[in-house]
Amino acid sequence: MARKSLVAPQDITIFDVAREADVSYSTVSRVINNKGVSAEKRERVLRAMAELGYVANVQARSLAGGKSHIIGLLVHSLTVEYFGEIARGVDDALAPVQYDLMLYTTHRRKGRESAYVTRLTRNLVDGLLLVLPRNAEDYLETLRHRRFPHVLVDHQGLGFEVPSVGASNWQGGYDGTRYLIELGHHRIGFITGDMALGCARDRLVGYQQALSEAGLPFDPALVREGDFLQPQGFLCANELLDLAERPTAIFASNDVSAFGVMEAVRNRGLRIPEDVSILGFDDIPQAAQVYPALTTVRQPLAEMGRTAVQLLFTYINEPDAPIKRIELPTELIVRQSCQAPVISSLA
Amino acid sequence: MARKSLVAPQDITIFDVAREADVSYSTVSRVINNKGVSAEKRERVLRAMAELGYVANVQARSLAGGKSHIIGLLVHSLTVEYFGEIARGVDDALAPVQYDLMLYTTHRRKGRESAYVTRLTRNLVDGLLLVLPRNAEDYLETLRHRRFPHVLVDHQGLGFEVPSVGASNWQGGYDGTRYLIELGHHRIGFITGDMALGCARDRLVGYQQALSEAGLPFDPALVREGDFLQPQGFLCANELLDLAERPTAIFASNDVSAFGVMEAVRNRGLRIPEDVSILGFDDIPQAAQVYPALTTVRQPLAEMGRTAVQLLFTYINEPDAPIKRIELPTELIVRQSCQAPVISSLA
DNA sequence: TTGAAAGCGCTAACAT
DNA sequence: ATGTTAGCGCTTTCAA
Repeated sequence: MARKSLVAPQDITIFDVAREADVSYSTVSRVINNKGVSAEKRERVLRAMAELGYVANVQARSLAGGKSHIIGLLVHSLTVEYFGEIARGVDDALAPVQYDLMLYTTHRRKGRESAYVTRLTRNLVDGLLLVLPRNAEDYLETLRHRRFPHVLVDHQGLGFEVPSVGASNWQGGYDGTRYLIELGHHRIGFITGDMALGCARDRLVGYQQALSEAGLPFDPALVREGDFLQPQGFLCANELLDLAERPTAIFASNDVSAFGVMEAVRNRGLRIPEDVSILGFDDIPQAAQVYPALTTVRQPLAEMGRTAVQLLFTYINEPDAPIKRIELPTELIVRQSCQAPVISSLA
Repeated sequence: MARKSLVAPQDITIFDVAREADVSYSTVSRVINNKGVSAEKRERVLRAMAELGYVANVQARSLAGGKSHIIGLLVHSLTVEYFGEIARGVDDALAPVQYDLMLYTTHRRKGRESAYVTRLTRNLVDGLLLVLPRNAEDYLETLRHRRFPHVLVDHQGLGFEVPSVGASNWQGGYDGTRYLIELGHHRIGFITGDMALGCARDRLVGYQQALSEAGLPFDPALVREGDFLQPQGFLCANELLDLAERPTAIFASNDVSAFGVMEAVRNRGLRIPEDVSILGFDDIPQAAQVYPALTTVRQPLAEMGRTAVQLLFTYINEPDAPIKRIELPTELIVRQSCQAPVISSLA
């Protein structure tokens, strides 16, 4: 064998532990797996493990047992704060159960997801978490057909049922808009997200619904199509501010585009929130760090990650558990970027 | 093509491939590992693999061969854009060589790193990448002693040699300051990073050196200690702007704190760059997306990730390769946040 | 409850 | 160049 262990006193296996504890090595395995072992022997084994500094070999366990104790996380980009927050939640949920996280990004090549999925599900991971996936149709069918445990995060509307975790986007759009209305705003600009995504569409509908319930007219000129990115937020805000009758508040479909709005507003010498109120969506960490701190509709991103892990585990343990979609509530986080409109500005 | 997945092509092993191709299964293994095999048999094997939709079992390869084809990435947080960029580079470098990425975050518990490292290096990963590690002393010695392949990213000054990849922080601080001086600025505010980190200290020294070479006095009042975060950038900038003789330019030690500076400047009704020039460091994606686009000293983050992977591979293949530190050049990215000072403001 | 024995799918010596 | 044969470290029958 090639593996020279000149330096490593590392290679302590269950066999060594068994010898030290004076039991058979299957007993050691049973202790590791919490199977029935007499209290006394279990004690001896545990002591031996501690003494020798035994660490299980994940690969071997996986080969023999068929479970890798690893789950895969598929995201298309890591540079978006949004993903980081979700990953944090995932990671939190995995740590206590001694599961490891395999990370896959698919931003490089469109359609790359399919290849990954095949590879991953082959033996590497016990389950797969897909965050805001694109081209999901390509492989979702395969996953489902193979009964491979998987959960989508923040995804909806595929036409068929998919195990997933998301946030109440409609409600968030509705609540945010209502808040602005209650503050006294009548002309509320809205910047959408990438309309190819269900979450973006839902937020817009929530906005429209709140307007309509309040008896406010829906003015299409007040709605601009964004893409969840800052420059587009900046651009859309400028268009909105150029309107003859400009809005007294702007609701952006995510925090990042709200930052673009903040720039646009200040760039014209207008004040936030005195002249224009700004409302975001997501509550990424930076939202609390900008000045003025951004009032926003919070999506419990980390919790979505944690919840997704939990749901995934139910499928891992129970492959035939019914498909379900969990929707976590959004919450309005009031900070400093919104206030009642100043009357004089209403002309 | 392959995968005529009427039924799960699950259990296809090299044994099946061997039978289909009518060769011994070690020949199949050789094809997989690019060992010497006659062109004709290789062809047959390849075809059989495609036909059956063979996918290697990573766990088994790892157990038998001693290599997992996985590398570990240890970061303390994912929510910082900076990490995302590095991870992107790492990922890019790993994809073509068919390596997988195991992600570990250590933000949860201080001192957690040590536990991870033991576990990881036990058999799970072939090498470890540590990004801007804290408490590195605890386990670096272990890694080195065990000759376990590892590379640190963006870390320096531990007192002993460590395999690492970083950027020319001193040079970046120097170049950025020089640029501002050449623009005509004499009073240049500087906001440091977390001074516990070598990179932050180096940037400051570069600033001081450039000042001194230009014959400009070093005024301690112009230097404020930041922490690489936006709120602190905002605060420090306010202090700087409160100075009787306020700076005409502010150099922040990273982009995120530069964003805080931008807020502070605008919040006083001052214009960027007409009244105050602002210079950042890092060039995270958002730097190009803010308004005005941030001029910054670019750290090639993704490339640092890629380079680190390459260095790591040399240690994986050659455990006794000499310890080396690679320093990648920084580069000034001129955008819109700096200009020559307006004479009148110099009084 | 416990031990013995049979693999999990693969790599790498060892032959040929 | 190719086939044969041991294991890698562990989980799981199967007996006892």
